[in-house]
Amino acid sequence: MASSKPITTHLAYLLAQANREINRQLDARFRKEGVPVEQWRILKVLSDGKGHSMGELAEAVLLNHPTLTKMIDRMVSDSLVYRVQDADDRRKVLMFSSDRGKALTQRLNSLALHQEAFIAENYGDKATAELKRLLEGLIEKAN
Amino acid sequence: MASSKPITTHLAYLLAQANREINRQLDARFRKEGVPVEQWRILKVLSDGKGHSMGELAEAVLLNHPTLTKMIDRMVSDSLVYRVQDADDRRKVLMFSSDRGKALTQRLNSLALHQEAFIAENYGDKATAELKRLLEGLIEKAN
DNA sequence: GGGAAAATATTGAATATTCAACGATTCCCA
DNA sequence: TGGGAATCGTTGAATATTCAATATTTTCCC
Repeated sequence: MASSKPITTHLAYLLAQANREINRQLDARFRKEGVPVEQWRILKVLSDGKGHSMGELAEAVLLNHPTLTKMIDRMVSDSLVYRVQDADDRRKVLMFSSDRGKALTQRLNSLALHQEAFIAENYGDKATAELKRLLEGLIEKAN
Repeated sequence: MASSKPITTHLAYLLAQANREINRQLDARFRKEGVPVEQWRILKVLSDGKGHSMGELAEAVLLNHPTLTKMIDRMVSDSLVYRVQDADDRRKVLMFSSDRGKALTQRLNSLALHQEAFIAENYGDKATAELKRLLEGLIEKAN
């Protein structure tokens, strides 16, 4: 009872470690554009041009509301996105990507795809696909 | 080129999402003890009683140095751990768990094991083991 | 239809994290 | 052996995140 299994065998730890490492590498690629990974997620979600509410966005980009609000403030300052009050439900704010935001999105997408390709190459196509499949399953069960 | 693949298909995103969810659940279990997951990791690493330097610890618990220093400050205030200057290399500080810390560690270990059991049950033993294996592989390649 | 309850986003204060710089110690090697 | 470079941990300032409270709008339902 005194000694439990090492921390490196816990799923929670392995997920944290893998996430940290992959995120760090992606961040390094984005350094050139001076954009944190979260902003890429935001831009990517907005790239359908449809207008997403803050609530939707927060959910999609894995940020809680106040954090998102403040990040969006910064992105508005940088003219990457803009707010439009929803006419149908005036509690809501719909977010859109600006032209500048869209151009940046494409550059970031390209950097992200390079990372994915790099991983697939080093780690193996098969393993990568299988890992994704298992993660999707876990996420689904966990909700 | 205009529309890239959805964000939910990126490995980096799936990892972030899974990590967030699992971590959140673990945090909920730890709520009772009022301890964040990072402190459990620290306590767990220190539970070998050997005395770990701040650098070692930071690496092991996935925190960077200044963050760890400040978290340790809090844990020292809470009498969970204590610092000892390393006699062999006086630049180093060796961290130890107090008796109070050790008792807490056991309670946290138990909560963490319950979570692991819960996951294994809901998600499947086979899938969980396979997921861990793949994550370990990814982490190894990524370093 | 009117008013309580719920949903949505933001704000401000408290807290936590990060970055860059520092002080102390040890290492290296000329 | 002396002294510059590297390592280790901490600190302070700047930045970011979170929690609780708020304002606004909509929904519900009697």
